[in-house]
Amino acid sequence: MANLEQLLEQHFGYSTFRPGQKEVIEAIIEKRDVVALLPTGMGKSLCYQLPGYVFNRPVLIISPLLSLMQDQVEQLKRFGEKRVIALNSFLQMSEKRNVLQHLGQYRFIFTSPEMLKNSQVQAAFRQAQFALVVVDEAHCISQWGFDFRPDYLKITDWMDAVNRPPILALSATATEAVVKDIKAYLHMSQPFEYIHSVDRVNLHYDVVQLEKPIEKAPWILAHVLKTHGPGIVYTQSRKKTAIYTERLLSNGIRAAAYHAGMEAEDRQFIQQQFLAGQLEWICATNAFGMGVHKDNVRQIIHDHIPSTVANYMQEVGRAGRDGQDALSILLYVQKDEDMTKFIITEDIPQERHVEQYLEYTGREENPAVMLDMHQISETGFRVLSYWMQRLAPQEVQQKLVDIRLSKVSQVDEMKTMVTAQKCIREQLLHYFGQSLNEKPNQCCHYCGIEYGVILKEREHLETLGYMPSWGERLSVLLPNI
DNA sequence: CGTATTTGCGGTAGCGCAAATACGGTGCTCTACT
Repeated sequence: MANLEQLLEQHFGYSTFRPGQKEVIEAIIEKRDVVALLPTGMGKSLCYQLPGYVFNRPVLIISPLLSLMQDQVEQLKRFGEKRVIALNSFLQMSEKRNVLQHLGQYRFIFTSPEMLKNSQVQAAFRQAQFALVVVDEAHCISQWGFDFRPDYLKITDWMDAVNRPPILALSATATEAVVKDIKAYLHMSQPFEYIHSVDRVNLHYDVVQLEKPIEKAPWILAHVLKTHGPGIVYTQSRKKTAIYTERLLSNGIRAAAYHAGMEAEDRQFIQQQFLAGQLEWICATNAFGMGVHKDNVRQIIHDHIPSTVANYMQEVGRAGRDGQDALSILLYVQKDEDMTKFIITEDIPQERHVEQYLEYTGREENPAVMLDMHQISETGFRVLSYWMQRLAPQEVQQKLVDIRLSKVSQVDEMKTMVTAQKCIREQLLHYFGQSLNEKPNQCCHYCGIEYGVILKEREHLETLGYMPSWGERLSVLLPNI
């Protein structure tokens, strides 16, 4: 077997491994299942890219986003790899057929969990004998599988019959409960686990309690005007991304909105501008962030309570990847959590949906009638179908109740972290089943922090000379909200 | 569930208020229609 350091140098031009990479790669080469939790920006993808050059069978990577697949394909191509393809809905029928017929000629194949449903894909994959299957951003199994993208729970369904390839689950942030879900749904037994510390000493966590929701926008504007970015404002609705953006723009701050209702092209453009430093602030929903590799983000502002501590961790974790100080601020008004709870439970199917589903199946009608009659959302219907196909109706009722309770209690955990009057860093680590080694000087709201120590003050001339054109301001307000 | 916007009401019209209504996140794929 080739020396790993040689392969690293030869294919990627690095001379040494980062922490964790070598252990993970060795376990993969020994054909073990692996769960690897590595910090973002610490070369997670190398953990499957390098083994791709050790094996002579293809590596399959399951990725949550089309844009992420695209990025990774491009990255590999930049390293000179040509035998790489993204198998997704961007391909024409004929291209797809062609790729499936010649799977063996690729070294890296990227695809989505939904693609695995396709029977042609399944047939081709059974033939392919992958050397390794990678589940990238594996926390999605737990975060999205139960109530949003059930195909995340079915990844191993098509594999068990055949000679199941080893699986590598990759993530930056997963709690013990999430790791448990990952292992269960990927049918892993005795995987090798590499888990890094989630503590980020250069991140400083502030909480700002306000009296009324209406105070949030002026607070954010005033704060942005006296500090500096780059930064991300996370908000709860698409509409608010536009409102905040307009406020910042009209005060001379280069900002843009970002949410899932925008055209893919616009989203990509805005992300690129942010990466290139042409935008200082992004006002976004939780659609923004996955796959955004910008190392000098200095601030994250939440205008609301995120739906889970894990989401909070991921979102604040997008700051300070360069190791320099970064500030995270969460604005809180009493009862903010009610809105969060409403949003995350709204789509979960209700008791009556289970009854309706049965009714339509009983009459030998397709239960999808429910969709036509607008009695359930598309997401809700897919989730309901998943559980109805696997559990008895009574169990489905119970499952839906459990999902609801679990979602609500996760919001409560987040609220507790914000309001418990205890060190936020310690609470975060505790949530991930870890403990604190050393508390940094500037720690969190409850230990005491000063913005002036963490951030430099804004130099007024630097940005106030900039005024956006009407076109730019309109384009913020008008995109299909 | 809470907030922001629209509608409804009184009553020589216009406008101020209260009540009613609308709205709220994350992504894949396929298919039929424009």
